[in-house]
Amino acid sequence: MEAPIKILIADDEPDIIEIISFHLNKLGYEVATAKDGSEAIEKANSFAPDCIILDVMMPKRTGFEVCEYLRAQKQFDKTLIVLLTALNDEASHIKGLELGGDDFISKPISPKVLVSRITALFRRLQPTESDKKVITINDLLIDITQYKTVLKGVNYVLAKKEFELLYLLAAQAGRVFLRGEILSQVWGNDVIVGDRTIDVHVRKIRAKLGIDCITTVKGVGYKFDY
Amino acid sequence: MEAPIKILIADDEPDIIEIISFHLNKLGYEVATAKDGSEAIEKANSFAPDCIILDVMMPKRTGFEVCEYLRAQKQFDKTLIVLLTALNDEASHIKGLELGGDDFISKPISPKVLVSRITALFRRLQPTESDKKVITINDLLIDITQYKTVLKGVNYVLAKKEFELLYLLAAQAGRVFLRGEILSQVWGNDVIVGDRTIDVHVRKIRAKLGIDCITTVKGVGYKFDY
DNA sequence: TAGCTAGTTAACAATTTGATAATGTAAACT
DNA sequence: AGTTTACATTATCAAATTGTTAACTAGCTA
Repeated sequence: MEAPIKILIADDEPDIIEIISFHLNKLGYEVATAKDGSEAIEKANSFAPDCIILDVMMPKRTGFEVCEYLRAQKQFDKTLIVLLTALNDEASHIKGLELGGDDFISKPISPKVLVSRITALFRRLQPTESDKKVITINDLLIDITQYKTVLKGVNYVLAKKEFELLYLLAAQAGRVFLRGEILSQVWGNDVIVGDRTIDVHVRKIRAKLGIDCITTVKGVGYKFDY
Repeated sequence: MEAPIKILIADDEPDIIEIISFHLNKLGYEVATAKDGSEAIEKANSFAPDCIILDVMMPKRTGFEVCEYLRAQKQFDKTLIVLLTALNDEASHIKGLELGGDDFISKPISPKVLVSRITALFRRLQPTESDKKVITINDLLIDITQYKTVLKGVNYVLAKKEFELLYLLAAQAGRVFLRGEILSQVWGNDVIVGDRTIDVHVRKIRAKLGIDCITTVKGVGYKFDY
């Protein structure tokens, strides 16, 4: 996503609002708040959040009512809704899910739990890592469906192993791959090739692309870094 | 698709079944349910679903067993299989992929996530370009209703296999087709022909059209590129 | 400096594809 | 039926590309 993710928090306890928004802000989310159910609906319309955190027990309208109301509207059918309950209440849990809630978090709130649940929700919305077929990093584009490597608009032809190696590293840019991991991913588990083989392929990639996009982590392995 | 899409849900927790089927029903899917692995297999056969949602932990047979069993059968090789796993279970994730699962959703289930993942899966299944009957790329026109190939206004007569091969590649121009894919698409799964056969046809197409519209990707396959 | 790890280079091996000719096969024609 | 024709497939070999290794070099660390 390009624009910052927007989250609306609705709760009648100012302390809760403060704690949650503090943590979400720190993570780069754009946060708006509401102190009751009616305000939540207003803000939902004006702020158009990607995610709404609703306290179940709120003045004017309960979280359930807000949830049901929003879900009935087309513009909120892709919005994530997280409900906050006072205690572990199985009945509310099910009721909330039926009304279209996406997750439930029990009070007292642990900021850590809240944040990890929300990021997990967003992550799960994203298509699985494994069906990302095109990788774009700065001016480098790697497309495995076309076996195509384009840097600054110029197409570079990599051999099969070179491409697969680059693709593996770039798919999780920054992560260090051990030599063993690279071997089993690119060459397969039953193929036995010498240690230098990887080096040579890395060298060829660096030479062809003309940039140093693969960094050596001595004694460990390689990582994509560009 | 004309008929409603059919989805089978297998889970031993009635609440989960209820919530999932409620949301999928609302979206117009036709839903069947099963409460354990054995029932899942029965229903899969009688209901012939397009998509099967399997809880990994189920009585009688686990989701993994059901997945493996169904995948081994020809009639289910195009059926989408979604596995429900406990949160953050990386090992199950990998195991499931090896057994032929198409996607994973972690519990607790979020209706929003579930629905968007399933629709994303179906969207991926839809052939976008590939069911166009007439393909036009620059000054090349390929019409499968007439088995006709026109380049710069001139009609070229390709043999059946030549045409079908060209059509396959051009329908998804740019994408690399593995030799195996080409064989199963053009020749069918039960026909066994040698490796060189494809090359020869490619050569004939190149020779007849006089342009190099098919690019070799060594060690991988061929792609249309013009 | 010894010992380790990675980079470089070039040679060699293995694989893959291209080209051509020959063979098989099935329909169309005489 | 025999012949012709067109297409599909296979076989074979040549050519090109790609993958791997070995040997050597450079750099770092203890």
